[in-house]
Amino acid sequence: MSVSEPPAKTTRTGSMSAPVSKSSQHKGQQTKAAIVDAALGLATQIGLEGLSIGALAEVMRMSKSGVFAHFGSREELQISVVREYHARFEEEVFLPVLQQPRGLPRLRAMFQNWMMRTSVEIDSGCLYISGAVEFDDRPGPVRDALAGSVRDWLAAMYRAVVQAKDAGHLRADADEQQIAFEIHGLILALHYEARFLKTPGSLDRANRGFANILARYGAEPAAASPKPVKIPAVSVSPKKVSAKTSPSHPF
Amino acid sequence: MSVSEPPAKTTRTGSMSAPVSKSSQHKGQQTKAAIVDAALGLATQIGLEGLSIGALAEVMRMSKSGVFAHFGSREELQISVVREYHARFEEEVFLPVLQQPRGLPRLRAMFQNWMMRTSVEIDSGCLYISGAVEFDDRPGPVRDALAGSVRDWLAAMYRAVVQAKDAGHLRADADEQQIAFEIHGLILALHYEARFLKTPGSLDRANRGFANILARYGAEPAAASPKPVKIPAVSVSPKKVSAKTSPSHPF
DNA sequence: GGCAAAATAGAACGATCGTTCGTTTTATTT
DNA sequence: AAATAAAACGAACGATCGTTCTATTTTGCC
Repeated sequence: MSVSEPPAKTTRTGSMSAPVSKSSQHKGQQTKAAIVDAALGLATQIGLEGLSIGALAEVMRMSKSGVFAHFGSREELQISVVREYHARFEEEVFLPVLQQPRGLPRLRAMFQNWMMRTSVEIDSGCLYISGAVEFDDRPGPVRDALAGSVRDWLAAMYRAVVQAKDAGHLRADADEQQIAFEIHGLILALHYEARFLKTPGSLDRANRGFANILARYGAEPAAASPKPVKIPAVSVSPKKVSAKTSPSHPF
Repeated sequence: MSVSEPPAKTTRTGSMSAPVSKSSQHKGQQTKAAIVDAALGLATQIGLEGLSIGALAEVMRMSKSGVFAHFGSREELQISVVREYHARFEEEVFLPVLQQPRGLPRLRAMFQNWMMRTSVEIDSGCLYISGAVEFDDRPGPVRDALAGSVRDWLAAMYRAVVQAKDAGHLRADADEQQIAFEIHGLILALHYEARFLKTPGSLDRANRGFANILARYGAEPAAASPKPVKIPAVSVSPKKVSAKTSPSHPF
């Protein structure tokens, strides 16, 4: 998100925690990368605040002080985790969508990747959501790093909306910030209902919500329903919407 | 929201921590209510997980063991806090809207109260949001109490949508669950952007999002824009929408 | 292979956590 | 006022937290 070009290669050795023989790399950085990888795994489960050096050391089969020495403070460890999450988020949800043409196709792909990343594909939680709750009134460098990363991603989303509007895929009077806000809300609701409440069908509802936004801001003059225009599709939701179940309230 | 009728009176003595002379009430329950009140204040700031008996005792100017004795375990304290939050939520956002007529007016009032409660009026966070993040992976009685309360409220919201549809205020083919989902998303996005990112104008965007949902599912046959129907209004947003500022991305 | 530097281990620190226990202070009842 | 019950205290427990310090081991380079 730092800009459209691929980012400078990070120091990570890979997604898996198994040490990768990345040739010359003063092994300290290797293990540090492995530690950050494990820490990210812990943090996405129990939160950035719940992340403890003792538990991390146990996972890594190292001594507490051995782990600690790589960061100098717990706060620095947390920041490293945030940066790592940012790098992966960029790598796994942002960069792939650049292959989609500008405009609606790319915006669709963004939403799709975001949804998957946030709630389904990975069973661990989203650091941008849990972190926001943990640090919403705790100032400090961790919060700054977190907010910076989130803003970075939301700005990319916003740009995608602007591009879609410029390409004529959205109505000329569409408010880009409003659209980005509503999309963000869909992702958050999906995360909440799927992950916490475990409400079935949440993913379909998020998809339909996205379709509703497009129906409202889409390029078609003013009518709501008819005339599917030739907007290039990315397959919003090929799977059929789950049938409505019990007549009583569904929560 | 256990049902439409006013709930049994709780044991709380009041919103303020100052002891209220509530006549005969084996003073243990008085101080317990005061403790829960203070605990709720702490929990909405630092989260249910961050709530510690030591800090709570300090606030109450009591000994740790004195506080502890009222609950028997930290978990029981957390559950008491959740129940107290539930009671207040019901009292402050649910019960007042029952004065509004069924249908759209009541739904509007619900959204309005919910917004205020969640993000603006009270500067402390929403326990239903922070709790969902803290306990989405942590099974146990606290999570159960939390999820139960949330489902209770979401079910009330859902019923309001159903009533609005039954009253003819929403299109006959409107999907009530979908509407509730999208409304929930607006609240969550508002909480996220206003409270964590401190993005200005979030409240207006949440209001406009609500208006968009109504525009899509509103009773007007199929057209999107024209003909403001005679739906009784509750003044969604009298304040003018903040003008767009810088041309660059706004995050 | 030897040597300096980097990386890790190990023990200990003060602090705080939730919890237990015995005592003492309050409140309620007889 | 005396007797009884409820409530609050204070100290201590084992555990864990982040952090500091000094050894010891391992690594990379000549």
